[in-house]
Amino acid sequence: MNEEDILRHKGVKATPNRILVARELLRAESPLSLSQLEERLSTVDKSSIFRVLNLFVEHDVVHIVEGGDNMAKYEICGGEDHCSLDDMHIHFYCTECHRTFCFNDMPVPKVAYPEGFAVRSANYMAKGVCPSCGGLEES
Amino acid sequence: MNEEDILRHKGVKATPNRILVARELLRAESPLSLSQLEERLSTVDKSSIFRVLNLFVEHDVVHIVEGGDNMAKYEICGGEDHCSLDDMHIHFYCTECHRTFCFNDMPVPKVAYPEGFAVRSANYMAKGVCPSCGGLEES
DNA sequence: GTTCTTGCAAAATATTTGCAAGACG
DNA sequence: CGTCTTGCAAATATTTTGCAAGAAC
Repeated sequence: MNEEDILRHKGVKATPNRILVARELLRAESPLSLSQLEERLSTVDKSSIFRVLNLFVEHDVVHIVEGGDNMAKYEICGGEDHCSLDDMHIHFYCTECHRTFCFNDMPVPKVAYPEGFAVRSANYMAKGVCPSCGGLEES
Repeated sequence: MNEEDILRHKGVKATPNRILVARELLRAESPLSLSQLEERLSTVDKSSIFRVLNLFVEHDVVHIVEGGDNMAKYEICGGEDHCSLDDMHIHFYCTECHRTFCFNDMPVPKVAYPEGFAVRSANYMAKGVCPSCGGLEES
C-alpha cells in the first residue's frame, strides 16, 4: 500500500505535499516532530506541514507521540482503518542523543481505567539512555 | 513534613519562592505547568518559577509529567529520597476541559525493556474525555 | 467560478537567558 | 565582601493564523 492509497483509504485527498509528508513518516523508523519533518522536506513550507499533520490526525492517518522533549511527534497509524489503542507501542527517548525509539513489539499495557473516563489513546514514554549513548554503563 | 523540610531533605535551600512553589504543587491535586503555577503565584515572577522548577527537577523534588498538551507539568515526588520509577502513576488528560488527572492508585505498568536501554523514568498518559465532560456518553 | 491547497509573513505562545539590585551569610 | 536569589526585560523557540495566489474540479 503506497502513500496515495493510504490517504485515500482514510478519506484524505492525496495532494503532493500530503504524499511527501506521509512518505517521510513511512520511511522514518521512529516518530518525527514538525521541525524534523521541516528539515527533511525542504520543498514544503513549515505551515503546510503543520496543516497536513493536523489533517492527518483528524483522519487517523497519523497519531501523536508525546513525551521526551515535549514536542509532539507524529507516527503513521498501523491499523488499516483507525488508530486504535491496540496499535500503540512503547517509545523510548534518549536524554543523551535526543532520539526517540520505537519498541514496536511492546504494546502499551492495558489497564482498567476508573469509571467514567473514556480513554481514546494512551502514550507510554520511557526515558533514559540508549545503548549507543552507553545505557549499559550506568554512567 | 512541610515544604521547608522537604526541600532541605533534598539538599535545596528553602528560599521564600521555593517554598511557595513547593506548597502550590503539594496543594494541587494534579501536576501543574509553568503557566498554571504563574497564574497561582501572582507574587512570583515567571522566570523565577522556571528556575525553581529546574532546580527541583535536578534535585528530585519534582518530576515532569509529559503529554496531553505538550506542556511540561510538574508534580512533587512521592518518595522520600528520590523520584523512582515506582512512584510514577498513570495520568489522564481530558481533551475537552484540558485538565490533567492523577490516577494515584495506578502505578505505571512495569515492562521488560530491550537490552542496553537504561530506563530512568516512564510516563503513561491516557487521553480522552473525563466524567465531567461526558466521558460516558461517548459523545 | 467555487473550493481546496500552499507559501509567505506575521501573530500568538512558550521557553530560556542576561543583567543588575537586593538578600544572605 | 562574595555568593545566591529574584524580578524585569528581552531573546529564542515553537506553534498557529491570515491572506492572497495558484491548482483542482
